[in-house]
Amino acid sequence: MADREDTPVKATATSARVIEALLELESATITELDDHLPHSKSTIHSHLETLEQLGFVVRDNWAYQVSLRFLEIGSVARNRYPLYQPGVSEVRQLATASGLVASLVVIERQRGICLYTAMGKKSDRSFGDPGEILPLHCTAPGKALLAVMAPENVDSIIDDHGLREYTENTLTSRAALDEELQDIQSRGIAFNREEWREDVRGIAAAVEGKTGSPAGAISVRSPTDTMSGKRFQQDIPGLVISSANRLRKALRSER
Amino acid sequence: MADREDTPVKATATSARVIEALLELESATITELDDHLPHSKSTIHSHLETLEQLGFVVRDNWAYQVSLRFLEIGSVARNRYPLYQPGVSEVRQLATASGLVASLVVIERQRGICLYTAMGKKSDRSFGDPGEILPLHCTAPGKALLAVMAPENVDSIIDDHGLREYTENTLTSRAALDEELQDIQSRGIAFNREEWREDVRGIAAAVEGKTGSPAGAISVRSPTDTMSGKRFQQDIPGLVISSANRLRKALRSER
DNA sequence: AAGAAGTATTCCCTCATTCCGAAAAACCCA
DNA sequence: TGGGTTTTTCGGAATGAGGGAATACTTCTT
Repeated sequence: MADREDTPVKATATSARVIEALLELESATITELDDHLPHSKSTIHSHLETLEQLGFVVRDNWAYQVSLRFLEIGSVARNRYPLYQPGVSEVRQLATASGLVASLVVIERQRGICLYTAMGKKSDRSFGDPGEILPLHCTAPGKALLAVMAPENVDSIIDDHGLREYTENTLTSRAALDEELQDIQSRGIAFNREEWREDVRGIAAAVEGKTGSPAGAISVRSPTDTMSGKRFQQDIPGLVISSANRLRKALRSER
Repeated sequence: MADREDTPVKATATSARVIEALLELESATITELDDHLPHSKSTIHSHLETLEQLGFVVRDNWAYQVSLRFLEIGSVARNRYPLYQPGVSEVRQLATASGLVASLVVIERQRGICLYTAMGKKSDRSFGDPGEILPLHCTAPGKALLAVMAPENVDSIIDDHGLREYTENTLTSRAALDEELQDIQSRGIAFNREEWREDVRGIAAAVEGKTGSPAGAISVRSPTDTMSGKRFQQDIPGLVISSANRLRKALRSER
């Protein structure tokens, strides 16, 4: 976003900029896009027509929008993850057992990305849509993933993204984070105490891939009142850990 | 696929071709892509580098793949549909009540596209991933959608896509399809009797949008042995119809 | 340890193409 | 029907996309 891209193929970058603008505006006409983009109307028109022919954009009269083709391709990208198939049933089971919202999170392009979310009985409406991006330093699955990564990779992620403060509980110093990661590493489980959003706590455990880099993390999350005391310290962590163990086993047997 | 596109912006079309090749190959190196595409290695290299910088492609050493960014964008595209949020809870409920696989399907770019799928107790492993494309003329949700569309739109869809024969039960004549659509229209429910896949039956009902064009369809699907007799004729259709009714009501109240 | 084989990346040159501005066409509202 | 708004088309000029060959890099082999 901040970086001025220097891509070899400029026209593709322009098309991408158009798509990005469509995402921000949800739905837009050419003139609206003209205000948000450093290009002439005729240029925008060309790119929109191209993207429409290619199936990435749909138009309803004069309202252009991104198409569900992204969902289709995204689905393929998701199915590539060996963790996905076994992870889904595990997450579902975890959601049922805990009654909370359970998610499967992986790391890609230095970001935590939610692959799947299941909701238990008492979970409120959804957060954590597939594809949603989670910060790594202040969420349970994010920290769980960082804890099993090679230190130099953690370094470059923190260097690139910093430690943005979302709430007063967010760990914003590298030292504090490192200490916490140590703790997570030795205990095999990560906690989030309203470090990202007020009144949301989370618990997560990472599952290692074969390469040494993490394959993903399994997590639950809920408002603070349902996540405190023994439940937060022992019961739910127990469920998460055994889920992660089953997932590890499933991954091993599969390959 | 069949039509040779003549897009105003050629470079974007080239990038799209690269992405499509990556989808087919799951994961590919530049040389592999070179075999599948009518471009030089240096061109492919440029496009991959561009797409990587833009976040649409990730590379692991020399293996390039499409990224989860598509999932992220697809999620936005999906949330745009007013049907989606209320549809999800309805589909879930339907899956639980019927014990079968239930889906929410919309029409976009003349295609049926699955927005969401929930599985009941006795449903086998998944089909109907979000983003998956369904043929319109030989699936329950597809026919339900066609039945509530303006006839001229049905015409152009059939003209463009034909009536491909998937099984011996597929309706391949326009007359037979029209008759069936009439029936669906009057009964408010659509059936699929192994017209797409062997041993898969489906039942669906469409939900109208405000514009006269359909908003989407809600459907269940299962192997033939669990979908026959009174269950297929009455019980399940009843569940589907009342689900659709609740969904209509939810849509109206929302807007 | 060094060469061989395969791969990615860079370089340069040329022609096609992107992009803009302006003009034309389509559309919407009275 | 006509003015204001928006989209679409058009032509020309600068640029950048694309191919081919040379180079750098990895990995495998011997």
